[in-house]
Amino acid sequence: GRIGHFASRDAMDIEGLGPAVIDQLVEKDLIKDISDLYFLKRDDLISLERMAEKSADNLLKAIEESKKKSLANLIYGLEIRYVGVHTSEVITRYYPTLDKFKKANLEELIEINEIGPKIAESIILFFKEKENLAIIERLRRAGLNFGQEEEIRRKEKGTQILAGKQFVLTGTLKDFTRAQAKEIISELGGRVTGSVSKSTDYVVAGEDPGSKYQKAQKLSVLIINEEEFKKIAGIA
DNA sequence: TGTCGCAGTTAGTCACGGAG
DNA sequence: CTCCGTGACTAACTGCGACA
Repeated sequence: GRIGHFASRDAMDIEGLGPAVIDQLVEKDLIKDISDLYFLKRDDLISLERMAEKSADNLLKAIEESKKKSLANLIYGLEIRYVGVHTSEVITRYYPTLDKFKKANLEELIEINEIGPKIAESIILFFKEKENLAIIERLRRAGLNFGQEEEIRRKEKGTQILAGKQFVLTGTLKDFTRAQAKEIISELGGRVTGSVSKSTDYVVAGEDPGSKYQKAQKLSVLIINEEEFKKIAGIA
């Protein structure tokens, strides 16, 4: 389970490493934890069911590519309880390298906005486990991106016309995927959340909206369609 | 070349942590 | 205490590649 999470799109995004492949690798004792992935041999992979040269090469390439993933992706991939995609990103804002994050103490972590005692404790616990530390060292040897001292600041592109605005997406959009819409909004300074509340500014409703649509009506939150969204975002 | 199964993708739902 | 949003889980759908 942990390996699958590590390989998932929001973490290290290793294409071709799904449940069936992982099951086989574990059963054949080729991998025990996430770090073993980086020491797999081509022949090991070819020996698996439904896996010939083409797939093996694709998988090896995907594993190799994953080494370059950002520190936030890696932290999320480690699967620390209560630390998901968003919290991982928050963490890298305060700790530009994995080694700094590893040394964080409880008081310091609680100070961070969006991290409370539960999450802080879970992080401390994670780095206390010898097994986790050993995995991290193996990942370091494999050459993964552990972050850089100087935080790379994201360039502010253009005007932040959606600064402070909160969006919720529901239904299927025609011209974007959820991820694209989310990126557009955050580049313009807005924020996308998963649930509708009083503080939501816009609910963007696409095809087949879900329960969020009803909730928005109940809370009298402004519901807009895809066209209106494009106007607000300044897309022709 | 067709079939089948795996993996990727997207979205919905809800419990629970954080904050005030 | 209440409210909000994140994290975690699930389901449905789609496309690709192995295999024969």
